[in-house]
Amino acid sequence: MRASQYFISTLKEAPSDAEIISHQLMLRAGLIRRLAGGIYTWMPLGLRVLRKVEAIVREEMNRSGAVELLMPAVQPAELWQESGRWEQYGPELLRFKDRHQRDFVVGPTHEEVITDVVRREIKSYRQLPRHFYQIQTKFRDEIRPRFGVMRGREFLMKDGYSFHASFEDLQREYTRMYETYTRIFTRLGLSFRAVAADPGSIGGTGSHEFHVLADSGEDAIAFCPESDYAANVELAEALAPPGPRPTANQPMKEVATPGKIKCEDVAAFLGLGIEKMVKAIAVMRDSEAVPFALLLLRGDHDLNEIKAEKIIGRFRFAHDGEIEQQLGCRPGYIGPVGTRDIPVIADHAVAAMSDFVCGANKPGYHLSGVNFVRDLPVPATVADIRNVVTGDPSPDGKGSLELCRGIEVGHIFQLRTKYSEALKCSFLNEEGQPQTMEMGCYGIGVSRIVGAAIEQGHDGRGIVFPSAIAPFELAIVPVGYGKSTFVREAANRVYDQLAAVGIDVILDDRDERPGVMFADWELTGIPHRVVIGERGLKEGMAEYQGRRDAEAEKVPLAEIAALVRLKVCS
RNA sequence: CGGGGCGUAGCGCAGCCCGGUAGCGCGCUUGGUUUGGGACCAAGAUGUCGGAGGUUCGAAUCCUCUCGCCCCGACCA
Repeated sequence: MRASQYFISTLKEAPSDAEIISHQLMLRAGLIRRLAGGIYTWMPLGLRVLRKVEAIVREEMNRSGAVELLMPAVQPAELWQESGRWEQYGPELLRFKDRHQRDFVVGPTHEEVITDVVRREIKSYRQLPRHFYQIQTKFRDEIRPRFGVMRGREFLMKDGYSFHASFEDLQREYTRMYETYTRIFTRLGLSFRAVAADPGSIGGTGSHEFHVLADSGEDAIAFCPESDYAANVELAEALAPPGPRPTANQPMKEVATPGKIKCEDVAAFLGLGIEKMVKAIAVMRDSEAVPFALLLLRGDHDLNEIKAEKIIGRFRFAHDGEIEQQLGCRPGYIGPVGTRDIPVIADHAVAAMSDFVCGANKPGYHLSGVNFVRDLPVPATVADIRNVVTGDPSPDGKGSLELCRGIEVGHIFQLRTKYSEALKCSFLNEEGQPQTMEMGCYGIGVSRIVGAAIEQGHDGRGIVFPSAIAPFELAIVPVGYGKSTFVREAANRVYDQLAAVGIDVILDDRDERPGVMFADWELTGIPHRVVIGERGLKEGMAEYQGRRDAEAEKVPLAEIAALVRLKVCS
């Protein structure tokens, strides 16, 4: 490729609405351009990256025996009504009517469609197992699209669905996909981690997420350095503290804590550690006749809403008015003492506390030296409702947990029969009896990977792409291409040599100053660069520099092609 | 959807308080000089000041309403 015939459109300054580094760099490097909130055009250079990611995903999926197809982006509402998700999915599902007033959706995922395909096509256990996948544009009307391509509304996704005659066979395929995904992300050149995950709204039993490790990631991951335990914090279990509750040493007394609302402030004001505080969170439960309830957490712990939902069902946080009506007190000073029949759900850590501090249900006052049994009943429900924190014991009993952040780029689920049952997707087993198929589902966020790779690979000069997905592997930068025949001929020769052996090379034959060319190829993250100028040519030399290298190295012109081949392949 | 902020040239911004000819840097065009790290000089072009209404002799500026975007809280690849 010659740069003069290609389209390079870089920006010196990033648009001010780009918040994270990958978004800024993608805009500056001319990889994407925004059309509407969460909707982007993939510019030529960006498309090359996207296609490379796609190709690796496709290759590995095929290698693992999955079969590619392409399903419609637009789907009739009937299928969604049949699975029940027409009601469940909410406003994230983009719905519209056609000219006949029939309801349709723009597919955010394709469980319904693939299950429909399979129930029509597959009748016998002899035709199973089967794994179909597609790489397709999806649409989810995200509440708050942000971070460019990382949380867009329109995005490119690989989604695969497997169908099995037995759960054992589903587990076999699940393991195979786990390995396939590991291979894919390794080939992409990303630093990643597979973690146990919450199956969430898609439903089913087992589930793993694949996260690209990056500080800007939206997910928190708990992992144990001493073992291979790793889980999304949403799921990671906080073990109950061992041993009996310490005995009460202090009398309960009311202390004035004017203006101290947050646990940290109260702790500091009283000169106590924050782990002696108990915070009460007032919630309204959807399912209960008496919706109001209090959740108790240790001061230094955070509520895990997913865990809490599993214990008490769907809920929302109570409004200030509701809290005041129930407890006669503003939030900030609420607590579990003297609340009579208000249901109290305590985290394990709270149940193990003694001589603690909590709100007095009286504005401006807290209670100290509070103890269960003596001052308030032991909560009826004690459960794991908090996020794990650094230093918590690992649930597998081997050492303690650490936390890091990740960008979810892949997710595999054992769906079991959630959709096959709803859509009556069955087959005849060996006994000739109808049986519901077991299903697995496997997603990879293709477009998100591009953003994630940049989050992980960048420096002051721009993007540092892994070789496997860089828009070009090599940029040849001739200094004086238009002026010097020597330079032009040498550059053309090197270009021809490398292009002939299949290296993805761009020759910068634009009439630009060297600084502009250097800056462009650094910004766009091209991993290898060869500079050919009259100065070096006089000594028969060219220059090679890797994107991560601090300095260029001089290489005899005759050897440059061989060196580049070596570098590109390593 | 709730809370906060911002919409002025392709991009980054000033001007708004205190109404009176719409500006700066980058980019773009033309010419010249340059040519190993985002050049310099000269001459240019580019704006429904997000939109609609109102107040006013006069609105980018004040008022009302709208739309869009960004940030903070409930979703997911």
